[in-house]
Amino acid sequence: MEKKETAKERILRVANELFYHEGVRAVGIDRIIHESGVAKASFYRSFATKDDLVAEYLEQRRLQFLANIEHARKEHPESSFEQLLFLMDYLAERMKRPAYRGCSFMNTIVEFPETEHPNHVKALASRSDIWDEVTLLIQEAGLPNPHDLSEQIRMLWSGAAMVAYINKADFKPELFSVAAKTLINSHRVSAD
Amino acid sequence: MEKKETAKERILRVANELFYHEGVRAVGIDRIIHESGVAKASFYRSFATKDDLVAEYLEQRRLQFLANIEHARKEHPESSFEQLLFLMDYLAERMKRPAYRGCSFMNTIVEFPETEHPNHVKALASRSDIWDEVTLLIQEAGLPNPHDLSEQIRMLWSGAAMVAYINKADFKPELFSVAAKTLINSHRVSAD
DNA sequence: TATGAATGAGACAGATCTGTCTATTTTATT
DNA sequence: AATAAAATAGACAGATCTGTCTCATTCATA
Repeated sequence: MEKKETAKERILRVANELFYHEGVRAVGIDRIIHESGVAKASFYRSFATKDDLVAEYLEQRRLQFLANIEHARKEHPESSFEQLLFLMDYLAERMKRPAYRGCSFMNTIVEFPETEHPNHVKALASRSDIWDEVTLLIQEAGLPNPHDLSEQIRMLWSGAAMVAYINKADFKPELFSVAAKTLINSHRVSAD
Repeated sequence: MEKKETAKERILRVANELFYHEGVRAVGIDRIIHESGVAKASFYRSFATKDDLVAEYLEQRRLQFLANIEHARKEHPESSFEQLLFLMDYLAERMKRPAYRGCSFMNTIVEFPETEHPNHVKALASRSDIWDEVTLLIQEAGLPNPHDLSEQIRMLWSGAAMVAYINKADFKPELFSVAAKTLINSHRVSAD
């Protein structure tokens, strides 16, 4: 038999959708409560504060992104270099989807600019976390100066996420993946 | 004799500082009023609403960025290609300054995600405006596929702005300018 | 069916922010 | 010096949001 979705799971699913697509500040508790069909008291039995819900939302997003990297690893189990190239193409495709609304971590950091705010802290940590994983992939691929290349790809990818969010109509995924490969190749030849 | 700064100019100067460094939503009217040493009624004689002040803040930022491009043009009056390379180096240096806090247009767009909000609309228009100017520079440099290259540089530059804001300690300006030149060069050779 | 626990609906308090308004003080001009 | 205009300080209303609390209803189990 199917396990029914608990109230907490339903809230988290609705919050994930609303926070990502409309912004954390723009979506109030009342909105989440109504759309997940739960009472206010029930909400506050699952989450002590709104920020606690935001933290769990960001954690979900972190795990979802790590799954993308895992997917790339499984797709090309023999070569870390191929995993890296696949990841670039894969991310490019994801960014052109209509529902794409940028990087939840960058968006949350900008929405909560106070550096000690728990939402800011959690988003920053999540972003560092996933980026460490990408850097690891670059290192495993045996590319020279992996940290420098990782930094350049982080810039390109962060900007692609913003453009795909802000200027959706202009975003061309192949321009991103070609640029990423150009940067990767420039490191290969410069090592000879 | 020196013309004294008017109340409106003082408000605008304070707002420019506070909005940029702490965020538009985080800085309230009361804060701006106190720090610019003006009364609330006087403020509302110069600006009908807070959003009107935000619009003028963004307009200031737009003009400041256009001045950067103008600076690059004057520095290398003979060659648009050199102007473009100079602009990349120049922006890289600006992004590493301690006071740098990212792109005010991207930040404002993320802070006001509702696409019809006046602050969102103004920031988006300003961003498009300055980017048209960069695209023009690329066209004048005679590079092939100027729109594609412009898009790639926009991604890289947008991401560099975010990294320089969010991960200031990690930001290395030369990695940005080298990456930009790598992308520019890749267009030159691919045209042969 | 009866009973106790969990949930729903929503009122309410408290905080925060924008924008208005009033009363007092300062400034400028004749 | 007198008077009119403008600026100041800050109280206040109204909106919005989070989080608490009450009370009625539903649900599960004996």
